[in-house]
Amino acid sequence: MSRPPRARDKVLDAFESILIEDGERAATLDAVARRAGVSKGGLLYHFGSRDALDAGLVERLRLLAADDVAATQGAPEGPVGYFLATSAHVGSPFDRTIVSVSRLANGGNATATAALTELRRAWADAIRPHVRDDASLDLVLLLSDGLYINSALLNDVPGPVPTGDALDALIRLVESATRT
Amino acid sequence: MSRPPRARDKVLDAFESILIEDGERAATLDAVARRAGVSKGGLLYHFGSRDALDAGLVERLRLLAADDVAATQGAPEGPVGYFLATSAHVGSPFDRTIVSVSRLANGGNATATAALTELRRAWADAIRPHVRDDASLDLVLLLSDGLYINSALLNDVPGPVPTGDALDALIRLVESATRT
DNA sequence: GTCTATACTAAGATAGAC
DNA sequence: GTCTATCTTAGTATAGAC
Repeated sequence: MSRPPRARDKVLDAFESILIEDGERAATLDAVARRAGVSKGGLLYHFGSRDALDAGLVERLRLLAADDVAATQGAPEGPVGYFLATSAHVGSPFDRTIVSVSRLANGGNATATAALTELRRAWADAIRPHVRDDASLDLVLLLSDGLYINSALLNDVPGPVPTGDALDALIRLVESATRT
Repeated sequence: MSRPPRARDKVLDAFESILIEDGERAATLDAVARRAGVSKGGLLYHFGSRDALDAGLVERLRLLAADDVAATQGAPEGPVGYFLATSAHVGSPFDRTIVSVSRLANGGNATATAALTELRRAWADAIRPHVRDDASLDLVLLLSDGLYINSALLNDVPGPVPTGDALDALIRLVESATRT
């Protein structure tokens, strides 16, 4: 039950913000420290190197992923609808962590890629029993990725990402096409 | 009909490769020049700055996009199937340009984001007449994004991206769910 | 646990030779 | 049109004070 050091989390929050808003290139130790309100030396006490900072963020993803998969499995409205709705509703702490770790994966970080692969596998296992066949499973997972990339990965701008009624209509369409 | 300078294109090809394989952070002028087989000075003759290099790549996207949209509209097997099949079949020069410009967009480059937005709009216009309603259009576009992100954006590793028969099954599923 | 100061390396950019 | 210096600034990392 050790209370995790506050400063460490503030640094990871700042790191996420910069990765999401400005990309890996802008996420320097200097910029992260400034955004977190600590000095570079202070940051380097908690994360001894750039690699350690990356690893700390991936570790955060692993922790949050376990909770989310459990929530998807237990969703009263059914895993498929819950999964798609939360994919489009970007902005939760977990979503921010996923997107920022995706940026690290884009930069060639192997453990970031591995953590995202594992998360995807867990989601697939949670959804599989609730859809008709493999094509339906692919459809749901890929659609979720599509919602993500538009809501978050491409900096919010491009996508006519469906929201509200349009999103509901899309979810109904997919549910009726894939239901077991 | 001025023949475009060979070296310029070699530089853009190298820039794309590094963006796709190693991310924006690794795509330094030095690394791009080395990969292209020219010196830093040589590169800077063609692209006078880092920003000019970015702009050159976005310009390449704009040129290739016009051709692709025309091909999608004229596809004998129908725009929806053609569009999804080419989304999954990553590796063409056009695909490489899209992915590498996406990396620039992730890094906060506004003209990269604008070019991708415009491409998406053109695709939507090409697909719209061939699907039943707005939800169906969203489904096709988002699914394409999902195929992309898995085939390319996340470094190839994570995705159980459907190929071959599985991809065909997915396309049939979507076509039957969305056909006008 | 957090800071300042400093060392070292790499990135972007310029000048001028060929 | 392409190269080899060279300059400047920014990024990573260390040492040591508080």
